[in-house]
Amino acid sequence: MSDKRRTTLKDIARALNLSPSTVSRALNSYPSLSDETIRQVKEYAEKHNYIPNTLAVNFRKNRTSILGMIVPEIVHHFFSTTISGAIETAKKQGYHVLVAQSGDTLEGEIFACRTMLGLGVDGLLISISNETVEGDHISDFLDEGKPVVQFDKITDHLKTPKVVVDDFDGAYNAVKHLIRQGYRKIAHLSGRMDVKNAHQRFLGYKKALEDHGLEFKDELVKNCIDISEKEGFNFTKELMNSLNPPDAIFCITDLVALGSMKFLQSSGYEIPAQVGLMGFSNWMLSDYTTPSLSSVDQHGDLMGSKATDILIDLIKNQELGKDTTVELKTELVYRDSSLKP
Amino acid sequence: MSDKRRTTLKDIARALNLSPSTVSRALNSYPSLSDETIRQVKEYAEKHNYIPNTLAVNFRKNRTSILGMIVPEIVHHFFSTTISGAIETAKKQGYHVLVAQSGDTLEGEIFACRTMLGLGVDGLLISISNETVEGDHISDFLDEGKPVVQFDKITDHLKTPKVVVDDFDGAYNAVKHLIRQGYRKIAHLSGRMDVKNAHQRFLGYKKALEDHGLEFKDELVKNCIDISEKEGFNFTKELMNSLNPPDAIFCITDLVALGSMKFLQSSGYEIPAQVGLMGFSNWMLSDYTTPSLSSVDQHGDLMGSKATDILIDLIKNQELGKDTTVELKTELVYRDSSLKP
DNA sequence: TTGAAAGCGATACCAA
DNA sequence: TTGGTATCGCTTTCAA
Repeated sequence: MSDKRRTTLKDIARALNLSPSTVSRALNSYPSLSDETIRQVKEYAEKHNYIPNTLAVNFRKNRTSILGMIVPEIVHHFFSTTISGAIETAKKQGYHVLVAQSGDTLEGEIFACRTMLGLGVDGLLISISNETVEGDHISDFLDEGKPVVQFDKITDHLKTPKVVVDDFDGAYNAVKHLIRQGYRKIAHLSGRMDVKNAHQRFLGYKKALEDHGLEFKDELVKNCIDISEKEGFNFTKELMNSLNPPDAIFCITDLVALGSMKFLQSSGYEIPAQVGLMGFSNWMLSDYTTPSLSSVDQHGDLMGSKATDILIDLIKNQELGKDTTVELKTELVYRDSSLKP
Repeated sequence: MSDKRRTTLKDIARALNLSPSTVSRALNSYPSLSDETIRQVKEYAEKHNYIPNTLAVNFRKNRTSILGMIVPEIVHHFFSTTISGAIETAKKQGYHVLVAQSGDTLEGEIFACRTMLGLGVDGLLISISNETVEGDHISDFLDEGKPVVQFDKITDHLKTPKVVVDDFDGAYNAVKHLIRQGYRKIAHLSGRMDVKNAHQRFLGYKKALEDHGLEFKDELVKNCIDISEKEGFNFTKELMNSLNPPDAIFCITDLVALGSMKFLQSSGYEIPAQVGLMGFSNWMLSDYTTPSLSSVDQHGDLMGSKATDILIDLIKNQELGKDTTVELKTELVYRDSSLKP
């Protein structure tokens, strides 16, 4: 193993006959220094390929420039998008992002919080697991003076800034779009009503119907438990085989919509002619199905980016932040599955 | 902001009338210490909620327990899978993974390497960008005694351990499968021949034909430049409209296969009855197309996991590793698009 | 405008 | 078995 010692600040000081403090200040461009000194030091540093020892700086300043980020699952189009957004935004401000996944379990989330706190991250970005309720493990960050920003899947138990998508609005617009296309009996494959996003989407669906003079019918709503393709398939089957089948289905997720699509196609229904279909999330694959699936884009990159901006601001100002919520607008993506001929 | 100072090692020493060194040793359970001292120290530490300052430890030991990981794009099913695999494996050994994306550009890769080196990662996992050739920025890690493990997209210019998928074998099996299904004129939508993975897949395709007594024909091979859906569409059009159209197409990637599928369907060809189709990568969406797309799974999680294991071993043994290559086997995933009725 | 020196918290060497 | 102390590299008062 090669082991040439890196050039240190002291080396430069010795070589230039300056004190370490002066060199430090020069490298950080302190205004009080003479331009000549600064130039000289920087030139020498450059020439000798000086790389500051971040470990020492961090230690001294008691910070790491690392943001912790915890998501339920990394291998998930939406979350990988938020991660990408966070990383890029952090990069611009000289921060790094350390990612962990909770596996959507409380246990995994607690473990991730522990190790991140131990590592000394400067702040936390988190989208909580399905099992998280109180979130004491998250409060630990706040207790240590480290800000936390929640995004997408959030809990109101924690008084932190939050960034979410306006699910209500997104659902409302999706359903409004279906109505405008001429669909009249619109069903909703929903999620668990105790999950905030799902509930909001349900409310948006309901409101859109009411605002457009369509009757809300309980039997046209089915609640998925694990938001799976299979559930989409089965509930759609149930709906279509009922006495009063819908002419359009708004699904809580693209995956559910895919299940729905599979049932409809396997039973000979034509999409969008006979049945309109809308998903939510705008997964990559919605563009590649046949017919392509209309959906609601959640702008994950923007969400990750926004949450990161807020977090870095708090860190820089040494604040913990208020219990505020930023709601990002969704974007309707019209594709074939909802465009009635 | 709460700002109670954390208990430090010195605090404990003072309180128990011991030297800092003894306390340090006690907390790390040095065998030379008396059990009594150890018990006493640990008890006090526990009671006063002592948390070692990781920053100080890292600084002193000159390590971070952080692995750098650079991939072309995070928002990509395969890479997010490798990331997930790396993170989970690192976790088991007490390491963290810091992810960056190069955006498939040399510039982005160099920047990522710089910041990671600056941060003081203990080692690097990298899947190089399309633009990377020499990779001096990667050698910088080796020069500092930090091991590097390449995975998936690799360069032989760098003498490091590598983990890749056996592309040749994967392609060979895919084509063999098509032949066994009864297809006889098998085309290949390939990639750039100067990209290793693409070249290997091409060779595997060719060999499979030869081994099964089928003639290799140049005009049945098309080279995609940016591996896009569009190229899949256009080249398939070209092939099918030629004098001697194929009865099956093996695509370098699922995305290309999707383009292919779209053209075939839009032109009324039946898959798999008239034309068989195979992708490569086993993207999430291959399961959701109609017909579902046969593909070759690259086991990204395993690749990330394996590369991480190798890297951590090297770090622990303070070695840089040899120029070896681990080839992981792919797995054929048979779906509808290649099962000739 | 620059220097001297203390110190961040933990570790490890040399003594005792 | 334990203590004393230098040290890691850098930043930051306080003084000059």
